[in-house]
Amino acid sequence: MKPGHNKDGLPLSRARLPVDTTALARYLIGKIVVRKLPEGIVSGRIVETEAYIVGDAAGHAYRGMTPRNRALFLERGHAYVYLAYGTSYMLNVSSETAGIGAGVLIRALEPLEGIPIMQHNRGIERLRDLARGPGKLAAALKIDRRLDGTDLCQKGPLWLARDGQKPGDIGQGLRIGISKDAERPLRFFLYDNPFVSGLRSLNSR
DNA sequence: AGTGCGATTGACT
DNA sequence: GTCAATCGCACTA
Repeated sequence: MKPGHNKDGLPLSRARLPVDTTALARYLIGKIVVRKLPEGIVSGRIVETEAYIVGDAAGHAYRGMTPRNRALFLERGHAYVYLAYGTSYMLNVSSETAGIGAGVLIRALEPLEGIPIMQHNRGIERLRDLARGPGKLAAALKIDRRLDGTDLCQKGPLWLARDGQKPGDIGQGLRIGISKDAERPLRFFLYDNPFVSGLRSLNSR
């Protein structure tokens, strides 16, 4: 447990969450994801996000509401969890107002609490690799479709909390692993943070 | 009812 | 660096 972060783990206030998807993606950098498991509390600082905005051809809500993506249409601050490539779960935070389908993908965490639990869930030891990537962080926190639709603004199995310390410089760049609308700079990350996934070149502050 | 495809990862050359 | 695994789901018919 590092000094300076929110030991109470009080949930973020929904009223304070930016409604706009891109603004929310930036806002969530430096915040804490808290997961309550039978074995104990697991948490990590968000160091990388991606915005999937309204009208975004790369977004799952692009063609309207379906059984899979309905949580994207919830009021901002709810979890949208889906299975990618049949192998990895992805954690997103719904954005905008109820009925608007958009969200923010959480791509990487800096592990804070419950590191031994994460190491067990991931089957590896190395701190840097525990939650460096969207599928990895979901595995480390035991997140799956059962958490789809969870209110992240109240304590429960999964929620978002504030960090005591100010985040460092935030970089912005291209989203990873998409083919449509790939030219938009909708990825945000903490500069000089070793827990960020992917390449940092061709990005700007 | 059948088909194609990922907002990835880990193993391997 | 390359590449297969794996499956729920959206799309076509």
